Amino acid sequence: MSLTLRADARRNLDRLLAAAAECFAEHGVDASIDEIAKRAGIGHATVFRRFPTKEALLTAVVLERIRELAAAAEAALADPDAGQAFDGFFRAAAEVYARNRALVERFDSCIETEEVAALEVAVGRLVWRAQRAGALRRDITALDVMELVPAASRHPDVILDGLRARPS
Amino acid sequence: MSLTLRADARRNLDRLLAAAAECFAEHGVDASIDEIAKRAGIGHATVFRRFPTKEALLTAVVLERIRELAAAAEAALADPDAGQAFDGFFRAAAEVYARNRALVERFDSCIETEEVAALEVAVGRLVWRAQRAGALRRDITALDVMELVPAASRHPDVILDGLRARPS
DNA sequence: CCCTAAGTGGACTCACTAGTCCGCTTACCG
DNA sequence: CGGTAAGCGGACTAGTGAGTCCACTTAGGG
Repeated sequence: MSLTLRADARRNLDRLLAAAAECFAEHGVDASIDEIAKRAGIGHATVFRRFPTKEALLTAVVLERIRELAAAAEAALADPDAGQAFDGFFRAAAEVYARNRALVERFDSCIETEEVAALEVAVGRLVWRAQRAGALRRDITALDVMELVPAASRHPDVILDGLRARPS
Repeated sequence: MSLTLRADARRNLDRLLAAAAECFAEHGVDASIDEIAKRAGIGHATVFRRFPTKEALLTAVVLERIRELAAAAEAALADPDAGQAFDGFFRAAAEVYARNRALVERFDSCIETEEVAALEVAVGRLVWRAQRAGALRRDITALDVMELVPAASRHPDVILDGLRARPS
């Protein structure tokens, strides 16, 4: 047994993941395995050799998107302006959600994963910094922010205004 | 031929609509006709005698919810405080959305109906009054409000704050 | 270059769902 | 009451989608 895939298998796996990401983003969890396999240019049985169920493939794709969100949060932390850092991440995350139906539909089922834990740590830091800088209301947690992101794809300005610290 | 249903048929239709409302609210558009018929205590062929397709039944149920929203908006107009009237409607509408998956999923496909037109007129009036009273930002339309309602089921306070007129 | 284990995909099964059909039941009019 | 049309629902069809199987192909080590 080897831990590395044969070259053709590796190529097919890459294509599969790319096709699955597209299909799930576009059609949500209802995207069919047949459609994904077709788009990847492979037979549908090949999908089940890599992932035991459709659910497993879906989870893999969604976790990949969550890792992307976490990376965006980490990147935002580099911005010295805490308010801008938060806003930038929030808008970027809203875009990712807007382009990924399956992410919206399945984020909740990933809550117990390392990936979401890492995301929450990074967002928590963004939130804390922005609050200290007076750019974000205090009665808000990282979890609240993540729940508001999908809503923000339509009217981010309104929601960001709602999140800013009250003039008090 | 008569325009009134036989007593048993009338009763079954009422049960059907009630069961469909529950199932679509709970499971969204994926609720099956079999499940609905079972909950209504009728055979599934009876469903198709009243509604030609599942889509037609779904639309009937969603329009009913939209009429409810319009009624809530009309009721809110009775409140002399324009800001309170708007807030009250907004929160009530968010609750209706939170309890009805199919409404979220199918509101868009009803946009060309009289029901939605009536809803927009009523919400338009709420918005206009609240803006004149300085309780709502000016760069917002009734349509924007309706797009924000489903988002507001989670954190209505944040979104209402975002909607209030800037202190400027 | 050849042997073989890893990899492949077409053809299956099985479960489920929308929609149809038709012989039986029942409300209700006269 | 009794006849009948309106109403009923079980059994059927057709289509789809997840997941399995197995005879065939091929990468790549020796």
